[in-house]
Amino acid sequence: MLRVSRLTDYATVVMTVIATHPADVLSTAQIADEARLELPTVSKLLKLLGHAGLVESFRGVNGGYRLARPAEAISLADIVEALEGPIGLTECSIAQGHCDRHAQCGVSGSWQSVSGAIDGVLRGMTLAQMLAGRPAAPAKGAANPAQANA
Amino acid sequence: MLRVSRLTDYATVVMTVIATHPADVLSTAQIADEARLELPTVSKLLKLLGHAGLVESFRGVNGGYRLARPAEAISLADIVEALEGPIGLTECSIAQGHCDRHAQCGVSGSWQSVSGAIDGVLRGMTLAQMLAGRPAAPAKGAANPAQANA
DNA sequence: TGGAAACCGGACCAAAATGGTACTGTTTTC
DNA sequence: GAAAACAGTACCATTTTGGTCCGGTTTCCA
Repeated sequence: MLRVSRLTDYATVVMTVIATHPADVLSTAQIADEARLELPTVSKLLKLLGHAGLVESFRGVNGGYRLARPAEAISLADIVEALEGPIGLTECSIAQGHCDRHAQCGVSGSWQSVSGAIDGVLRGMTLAQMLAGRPAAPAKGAANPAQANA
Repeated sequence: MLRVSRLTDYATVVMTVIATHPADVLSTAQIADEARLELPTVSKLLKLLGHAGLVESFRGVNGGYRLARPAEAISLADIVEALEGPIGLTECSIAQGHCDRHAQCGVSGSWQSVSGAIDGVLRGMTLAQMLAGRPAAPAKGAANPAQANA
């Protein structure tokens, strides 16, 4: 269904929880509690988000996590990429040359085009906007914004 | 990765093959040959595409498949939906109420918003446009929703 | 100085989705 | 009535996903 994985969905929740406490370092347990998610799952997510440079970690007693950048500077695309790798609808969209049918398939260009547009949509939605609840037009940079759903 | 399934990718290839012969009824074998895909796989795809009303089927000798509508009237969203169901990045995007965390999660609105935008992107790319952007033709149509991979 | 609080990096496993194939039936044409 | 071609369904192997656990390391503080 053209889904993002459930972990990615959870990751956005985790990020918004962290973002609502901009001044604090939150432990995994606190975050899991506020996000209503299992602790091991949240722990795994935070590791991934840390590797992607979206959160900063602090070890030891009173350690925990904090946003690495202001919420305005973190996009949904950043989060999706942290969990799922580079954004692209098809294999061709990410790396050419893998497909031996590439020469005659003819659709790769179209897929790349829409992948780019979708990347723009995701990049236009910031964590700050997600916090705000009802964001304005999410599709900046994409040529076909469409209506903001129902 | 935010991928579309490989079958969906194949389906676009199959559709473009059919679309290049607007006047003919093509057998599954012909389509498989032109698309360079396995016959059973193509057969499965065509059944799905038929159920979605994107292709018409004709049984018996000299039977086969044909586009049910002109290529201009078939969008990438139609094909994706035929293979993967309703378009929505998260479960919340498709049907509300499933998630017991819905009340406090706060991100569902954002996901719905970007899902809608992506749906628009997919709906804006028609099969006719995909045909126009074949690799043999160096002059890529400027009618695409966005420039490739920004 | 030692213990507790937290994160780190893996490994691991069960369950589900995916991709691919096969088989049998039905329809149509000649 | 035989052959061509689609229809429906069932099946299986593989991969991906989601979730959990464990031992190790770092830091704080009594």
